[in-house]
Amino acid sequence: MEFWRHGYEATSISTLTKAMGINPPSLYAAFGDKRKLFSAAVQRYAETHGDYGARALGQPTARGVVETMLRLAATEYTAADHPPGCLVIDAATNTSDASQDVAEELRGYREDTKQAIANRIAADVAAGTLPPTTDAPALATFYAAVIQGMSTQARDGASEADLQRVADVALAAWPA
Amino acid sequence: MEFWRHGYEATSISTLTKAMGINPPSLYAAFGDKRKLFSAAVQRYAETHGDYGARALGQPTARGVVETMLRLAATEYTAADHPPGCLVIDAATNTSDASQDVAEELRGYREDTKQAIANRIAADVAAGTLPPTTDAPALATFYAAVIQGMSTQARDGASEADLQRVADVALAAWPA
DNA sequence: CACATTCTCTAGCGATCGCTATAGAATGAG
DNA sequence: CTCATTCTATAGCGATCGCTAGAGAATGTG
Repeated sequence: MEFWRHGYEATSISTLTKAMGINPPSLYAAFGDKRKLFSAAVQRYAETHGDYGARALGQPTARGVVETMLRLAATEYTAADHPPGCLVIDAATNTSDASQDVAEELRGYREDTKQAIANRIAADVAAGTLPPTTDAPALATFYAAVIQGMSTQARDGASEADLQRVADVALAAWPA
Repeated sequence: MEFWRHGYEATSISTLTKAMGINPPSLYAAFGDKRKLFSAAVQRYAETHGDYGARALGQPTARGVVETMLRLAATEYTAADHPPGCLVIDAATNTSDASQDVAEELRGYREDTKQAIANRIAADVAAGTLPPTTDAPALATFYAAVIQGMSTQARDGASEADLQRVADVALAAWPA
């Protein structure tokens, strides 16, 4: 929650221990150091609030995958019981040179998601469900960008209805 | 450049003075403090590399405004002579409670741009150039989100061609 | 050249950072 | 109850943060 709200570097050990109700030695005994704790938090996020990408990939068509991903993101990014937006997208945006590896770790998650979308679109093109002229990487980059922009919008105060309307417009760009 | 690349809090006075080739007292004499220096940097950015929004608003139609904004952003975010992405979108994403006002300052710029887009679309609807069913705020939020997502994509390594293709897809969602 | 004034830079202020040594409390065995 | 062991918490390490006082160099004036 703290990493989610404030990001990696802006979250201090002091605020983390207070939020967890423990003392620094307990934190270090459990996680090793701040860097490893962050990776554990990201992994946990990816398996819970951030699993909408993986869940959407269960849809039978590429179009269903993308639509579901957008819908779930709109709901998730604006849920009231946690910070707005996406931890993977926003938690390591402002990093010093010393924390470049943290930014790189999140970038890996983002690229994996984008690649998964591209693969699903390419599969539907190969299966003949989508026109052969469909540019799978371009579409995947577009929808990845929309989802990332939705995260920024959520952080800036957009409601779920706002984001669902963004999803509506984005889906209008789907190849005929 | 430093604020642009690393964001507000992750940029130290030490790195700033080194980058400027001056010493701390000179910096403080010229700008007051780090907070004011950042505001000056943002204003300067808005008038130079970040003026694509204002420039696009010179287009005669809402559609022209949005297309120009997307095209200029794609070029600007990937230019080789400065950090990728947009300072206004990304330089105050990870902030501690003490720097909430910095995040708020950039949020103001973003909301102003989004509002300007919405106004231009609404004007075209009122003029009959766009269908009366057009949802101006929804379209504006969508294109604002796309531009913000393009910034993230640029930071993640996307080329200008990649971003122009994102713009192509995004423009396909424009109301018929 | 002598002196006053301005500018520049070094050194260091208090505070906080990530992290840990060590003292103290709680727990289990005999 | 006694003692050994484990766990917890406090206090503080060196480093860096944003920021500034005061020493030193440079400049302009007579």
